[in-house]
Amino acid sequence: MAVGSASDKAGRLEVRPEEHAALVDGRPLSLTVRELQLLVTLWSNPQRILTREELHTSVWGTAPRRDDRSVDVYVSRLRAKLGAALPDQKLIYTHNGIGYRFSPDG
Amino acid sequence: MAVGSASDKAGRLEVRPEEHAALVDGRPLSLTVRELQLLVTLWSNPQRILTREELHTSVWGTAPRRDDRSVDVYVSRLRAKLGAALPDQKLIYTHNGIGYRFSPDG
DNA sequence: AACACTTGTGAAAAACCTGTAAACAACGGT
DNA sequence: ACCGTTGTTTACAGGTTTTTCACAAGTGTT
Repeated sequence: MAVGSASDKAGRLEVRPEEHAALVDGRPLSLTVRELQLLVTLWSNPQRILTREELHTSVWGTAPRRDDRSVDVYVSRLRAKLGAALPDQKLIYTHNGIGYRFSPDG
Repeated sequence: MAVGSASDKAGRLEVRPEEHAALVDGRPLSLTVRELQLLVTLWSNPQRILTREELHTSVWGTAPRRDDRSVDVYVSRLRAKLGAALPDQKLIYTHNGIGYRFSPDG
């Protein structure tokens, strides 16, 4: 009955899209659906700069409307929750004028 | 697996699918068939978030119809009976937008 | 520094989801 | 047929998430 699960680590952070879960040191983060979708998208493209359009399309399924800030708002919330669990690591980098990048390392 | 020999504990709770029984401190809970099926499904996948669809398919044998709330109703009834027998333990956690998770621990 | 532009984030409103009581149906036993 | 039990569906209150907005803070250019 138990379903096999994909799992991968980025340092102490584990993301398991199939299980709708993200863990830090084995303890689950309590993320909302959107927050998790965003994390999964970023985490699936490490080291790569993703534009707001790409992120919005991946998470919301549609292109962002002009002046849409929802990606920024959710990046902010995700950073807050990741920061609470991993105070000393910076995971999401801003690329001004473009978008965001997820890097487990520098 | 031999009939009548499967048994496992989650704290003071024992679930014995083969015997159609769930016990707390050795005393059987009086669960209906549906309630027991739901408990067995959850209990068979500890720590794992099960979607409403997975739960419905496992307990009812079919995919839920749109706007079907039966899983929620039975989770509520199961919680009531488990809560009456184990007032201080939280066993079934809600994952908003996704489903439920059975965790004997946190 | 001043300016224009971009990003960060708290907070309110709107939308959506969950908990649960209650009504109703189906069934078996008496 | 009546009663008690279980299963199904509905309704509504309450809770959570998502969306949107406004302004603060940051960045880059001149």
